[in-house]
Amino acid sequence: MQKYDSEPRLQHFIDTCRQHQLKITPQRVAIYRALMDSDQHPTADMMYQTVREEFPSISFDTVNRALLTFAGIGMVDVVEVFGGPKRFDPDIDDHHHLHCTACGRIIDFDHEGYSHLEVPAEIARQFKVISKRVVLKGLCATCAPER
Amino acid sequence: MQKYDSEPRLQHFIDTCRQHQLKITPQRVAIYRALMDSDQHPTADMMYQTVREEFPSISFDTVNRALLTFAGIGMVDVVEVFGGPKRFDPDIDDHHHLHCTACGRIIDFDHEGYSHLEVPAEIARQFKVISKRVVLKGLCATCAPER
DNA sequence: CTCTTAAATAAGAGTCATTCTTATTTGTCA
DNA sequence: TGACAAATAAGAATGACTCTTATTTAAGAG
Ligand SMILES: [Mn+2]
Ligand SMILES: [Mn+2]
Ligand SMILES: [Zn+2]
Ligand SMILES: [Zn+2]
Repeated sequence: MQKYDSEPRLQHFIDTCRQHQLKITPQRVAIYRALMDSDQHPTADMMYQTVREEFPSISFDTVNRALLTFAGIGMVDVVEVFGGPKRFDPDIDDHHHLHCTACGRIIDFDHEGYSHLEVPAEIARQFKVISKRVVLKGLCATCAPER
Repeated sequence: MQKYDSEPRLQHFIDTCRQHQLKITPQRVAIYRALMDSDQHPTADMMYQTVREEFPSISFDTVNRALLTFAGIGMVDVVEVFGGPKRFDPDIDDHHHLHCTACGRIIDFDHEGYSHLEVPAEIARQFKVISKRVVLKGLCATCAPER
């Protein structure tokens, strides 16, 4: 028994791959499945270690490339970390992250204010802003000297 | 003739090194001087190439380590770039950056709103937030299809 | 000034996270 | 049931640090 039924999501993933002319390979399905089931924001290498258990012949490059491909079609989000490996997020709904500098965990949170950051008019006039992001660093609940 | 008199800043740099028990080496002086004179936000390697002209025997490691040391005592800022090398900023006054995804330039701008981002109370309660930063990506004036 | 010593440096090896190259295999569609 | 573009596996290559070790040097003590 699983936390929830992941089949509809998997089906949506497959449909989206088809829409983008991407072949449905067993590797890709295994990778996407493992990401859905992942606890939180794994790195490409973590994903490689996981998927390898059920797919011993898979290569790191295939895992990494697949994750980036999924990001390219909007099926996963890439969480970039200053000075660290990319982290992958199966949750593509709008949300934000706190990066724990002690344990490396990435904690999700929602906050309207960060989702509609205004761009100062002066900047908007001179530049074409493509993305806006707030990066919070700190200590998560388990790493902070408790209360 | 220079853009402005950099001697007071250099003197302040030297005083600050002394306050932190850092030795004043000719390498460090040359590196700090070159950063003050830099056009904008060079990488460690760019700094190495520049300083090497007047100091041919200097090593990359010395340049890189010096820049990080300067950041440690608050004399320079480190601008981290997703998926790219660190950039160093001699301007430690409060300001923000737009990262041009086409040419890699980092453009400075001021904006009060980004300097006092509120942390949602729910987050502040659970986590100890250490730093907040807004990262804007886009196209700079020269890279954007003009007008 | 000269000595002493901890700090800093140069050179090169090592590491990490990709990213590329090439040969081989495989979905997909005709 | 092919044909073939796309995808994969394996391993080499790359970029940006980061570490190790031997050597040199800034700066305080005498
Ligand atoms: Mn998330
Ligand atoms: Mn700046
Ligand atoms: Zn933590
Ligand atoms: Zn540009």
